This record gives sequence, C-alpha cells and structure tokens, in this order.
Amino acid sequence: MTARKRERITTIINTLLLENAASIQELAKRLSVSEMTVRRDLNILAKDNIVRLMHGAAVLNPGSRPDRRQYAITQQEALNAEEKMLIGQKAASILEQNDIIIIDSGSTTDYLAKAIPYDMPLTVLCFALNILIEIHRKKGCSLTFAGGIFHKNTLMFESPEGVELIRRYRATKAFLSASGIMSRLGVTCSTQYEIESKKASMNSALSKILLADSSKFGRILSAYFADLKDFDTIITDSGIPEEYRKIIDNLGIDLIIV
Amino acid sequence: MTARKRERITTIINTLLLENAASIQELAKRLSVSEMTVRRDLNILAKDNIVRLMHGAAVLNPGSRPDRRQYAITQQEALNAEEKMLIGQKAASILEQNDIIIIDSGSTTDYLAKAIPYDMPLTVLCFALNILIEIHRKKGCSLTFAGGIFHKNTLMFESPEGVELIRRYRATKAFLSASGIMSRLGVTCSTQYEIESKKASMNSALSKILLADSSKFGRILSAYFADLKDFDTIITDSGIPEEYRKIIDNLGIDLIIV
DNA sequence: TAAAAAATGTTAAAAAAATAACAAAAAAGC
DNA sequence: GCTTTTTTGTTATTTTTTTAACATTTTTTA
Repeated sequence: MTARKRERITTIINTLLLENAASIQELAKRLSVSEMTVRRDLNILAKDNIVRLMHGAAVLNPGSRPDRRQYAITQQEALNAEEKMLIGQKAASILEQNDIIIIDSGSTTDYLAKAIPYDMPLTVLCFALNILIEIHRKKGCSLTFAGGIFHKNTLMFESPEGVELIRRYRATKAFLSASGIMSRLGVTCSTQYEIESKKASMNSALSKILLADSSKFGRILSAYFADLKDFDTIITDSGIPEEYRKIIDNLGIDLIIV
Repeated sequence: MTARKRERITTIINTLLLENAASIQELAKRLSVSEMTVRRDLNILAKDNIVRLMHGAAVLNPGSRPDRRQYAITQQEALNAEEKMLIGQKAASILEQNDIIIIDSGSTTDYLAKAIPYDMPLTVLCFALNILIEIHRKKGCSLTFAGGIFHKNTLMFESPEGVELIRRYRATKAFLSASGIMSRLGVTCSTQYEIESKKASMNSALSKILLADSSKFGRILSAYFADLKDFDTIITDSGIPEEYRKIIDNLGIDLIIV
C-alpha cells in the first residue's frame, strides 16, 4: 500500500468518525479522486469490518476501533479474507432451525455471524463484540453473552464468570476458530486468555466445528486449547496441505472444503 | 400521526442510535412493513434533520439530538428526554480521572455514557448493550461487561454469572437509574430481572448516585431494589416535588438539580 | 534505468434504489 | 354505521450506484 493511499484511508476514517457516514460522491470530491478509487479504499475498510458499505454510503461500524489498525493489506491477506468469508458462509449453511450454537471470537467466525439468515430461529451464545453486534440485529436469534474484561485487540470479553456461564450452557453446535493447527501439538491460538472460553465452548457443545483457512495448518502459536481429534468437523479452503487431508481423514473427522 | 407510525419511528431512531445507520431493506424487514413505508417514515425524520438519507441507507445525523418528544410513544417518555440528557451530562461532569464506575442500564445512563470525554482515563463496568457500544469507543476507558441473556426491550444482559462478576468488582462510583422513587416504598424498576444487577452494583460501589428525572418521584413500579437512604447523591431536574426535596435533605443525601 | 507490480481512471452494462401514481386498507370523525 | 381522511402497498418508470473490464499512470524493485 502506498503512502498516498494510506493517507486517504485515514482521512476517510476521520471523516466517518465525525459524521457517522459519508457518501461515496462526497468522499471522492473531498479526496480529489475518482469514485472508483474511493470504492476500492472502502472495500479494504469493509473487509476489516471498520465500515459497513451500503448503496452510495459508507457507515462506520459501531463495533470497530479504527484508530489502532494498520491498513497494510497484502495480496496474501486479501486472499485469506476471501476464503474466510467462504468458510463463514459454508458454516452458516450447515445451521439448522432451532440450533443452539456457540460462536467463538475471530474474523472467520465473524463471517459466519454475518451470514446467518435474518429470520432463522436460533439460540446463540458468544463472547466477542463483533459477533455480538452482528447477532443482536438478527430477528430470529435469542442471544446470550458471556462477559468479562474487554480485550481491544481480539474484541473478546473474558472472565471466570463468563467461562462459568459457558459451562452452564448447552449447545448443539460450537463454531471455533484457531490460529494454528498441527497434528502433533494440537490446535492453538495467540493469547492465553482465550483458552478457557474455547475449552468451555467445546465441552458444552454436541458438535465441535473448527473454522480455519488453510494457512493455519502446520502453524503453532503459544496457547494450546484442543487436539485435532476433539473436533467433529473442520471447514477450510482448498489450500489445505495433502498431508493434513489424510490426517483429518484418518481421524474420522468430517472435512469440508469450500 | 397514528400510534403505529409513531412506534415505528421510535424503533427506527433507537436502531439508528445503536448502529449509526440502517438500510431501508433492513428496516422494512425488522418493522414488517414495505420499503415504501419505511421511506415515508424516514422522510419525516429527514425533514426534521434527524437522519440523513443516502441511497439505500438512513444515517443518524451526528449533529442533531433526536427530539424524542415528537416521536415518543407515551406522553411520559416524551416529556423528559431533554431533562434526561442534562442529568446524564451533569453526572459525567462529576467524574474524576481514574474513577472506577458502574453504569446501570437505562436511557438516562445512556446520556451519561455519551457525555464521557473521549480521552478520560476511567475503568467502567456495564451490562447493557447501548452503554457498551458508547463506552467501547472511548479511548480512555477500560471496559468490563457483565453478560447473560439479552433482553431486547431494556437492552440489558442478565445472568447469575453476570451478577457474580459485579459482586467481585469494586468501584468508586455507581450510577443507577430507576423508574419509580417513593419515600416509603423505596426505589423501583419495571422488571424483576434488573434487580440483582442493580443491588450488586450498589454493594460494590463506594458512592451510589441515582439518576432520575423528576417524573419518577412518587411513582411505584413492581420491582424494588433499594431505599432512598441507600444513595449518596441524587441527580434530577427542577421538577422534583418540594416534598421530596425535604425528604432527601433530611436523609443527608446530596441533591443535584440540573 | 527498465521491467514488474500496484494503483488509478474511464467506460459500458448490470443491479439496485428512488420516485410517482394509483389502488387498497386502516383509522378517525361524525 | 357510514363517510372522510390518513396510511400503506404495488407497480412501472426514472435515477443512481455498482460492477467488471481494460487502458493509463504511478510506484516499486531488481
């Protein structure tokens, strides 16, 4: 990303912080670029969940914290975003009416939350702000939220009481996310505080579904929370290494590739 | 204007207050009316400079304070919006740097949350969605949230674990709201599920501050949670009956009138 | 500096939303 | 109850925005 582009995006964010929303016309004029360029900038912000795009307008997402973000989106990251969206949508497609579900924090699970049909009757438990904001708008969803201390970087809330609330809960499906998946050392995430909520979610759910794009396979992060075999289903993209296809198959886990 | 229409417009305003903007499609679905009807409602709000209409979306005008009086469902709700805002702002003005505060659910406390300066260092606990959304944006605030089952009408989350989290918390100030205040029968709210969180909030705070517009004095609702004497400070508007001024004075409670 | 990559602008076609006009339904007034 | 007024829904038409494809410019990098 060029300095010029980054500056423009910063200006857009500042404008939105001030005015809640702006039309694409307006922004193009103010920035002295074409509308197409503004659109492309906004698409980047939309992928990062900072703005919501509507016809003709960009609206600041109430669940975003734009001032902390870096906008260096590489081709790789952009590609992953696309796959994450497909994974989230596939996850939404396996939902059944009146399912009771737990949705983990994370960007992939955010796409799942977004993809849930507006009127579908569901009971949902979550513990991250972005998921909360997506779900509370859905007419069909009864919502339970496990609170705690707010972690700005992951948008997650965490506390012993929150974990206890998850333990007391029962769900038909739990949708988990991970940052690292390795056959021998298990499934990991980046921070220790996430672990207990994830473990509790898995223990409270009948079916455990792991959502992870293919870049996660073979990676290790510091916080271990489950073994691969603990999952019933894994949803990922076609980039998954052949090696892991076999491992997952041997474990009898349902592998869904989008 | 029919009652039905007024209700719809109130819902639209509340939605926008929570989410900055909404698409016309969304609103039509949520309100179960045609898009044309939503458009007509929004045109009314646009004429009053409450929303800005863009293609496909309605954006809350950041400069305008939606005058709920005009659109309020009941006369009661109508009368006090302005006073509630002043009360909330006064409450914010007594905050000190590094205060640890608890903010109750309610519309008056929502004005308090809005009025907190962006950079003021505070530690905040809350348990209602509207407060959460206001606070999480503030750069200076560390945030803790007590979760539970989501109640759509009050925007509050409630659970034994949430109450436990409040009990484990310690605050310098707790800002409480109430729907009824009576000398003999105490301070009340409208639903039973609110009680435990309110009680716990009061028990965990050094200073208990009641925010209530003057219409609340002399009223009783079904759910009792405290006596008048349990509060250290009461912030209200000049409409408070003389009788209650005396009672509050005799109890040695600090009475602030906006 | 030259080649490659990224970013931007332009256009036509497709998709979506706004508008206006009218018909049907609901609410208010008598 | 009946009439009048207000509100709501539907449709066709107009306007606007989005998308996609390609050409051009700018920036990066080897």
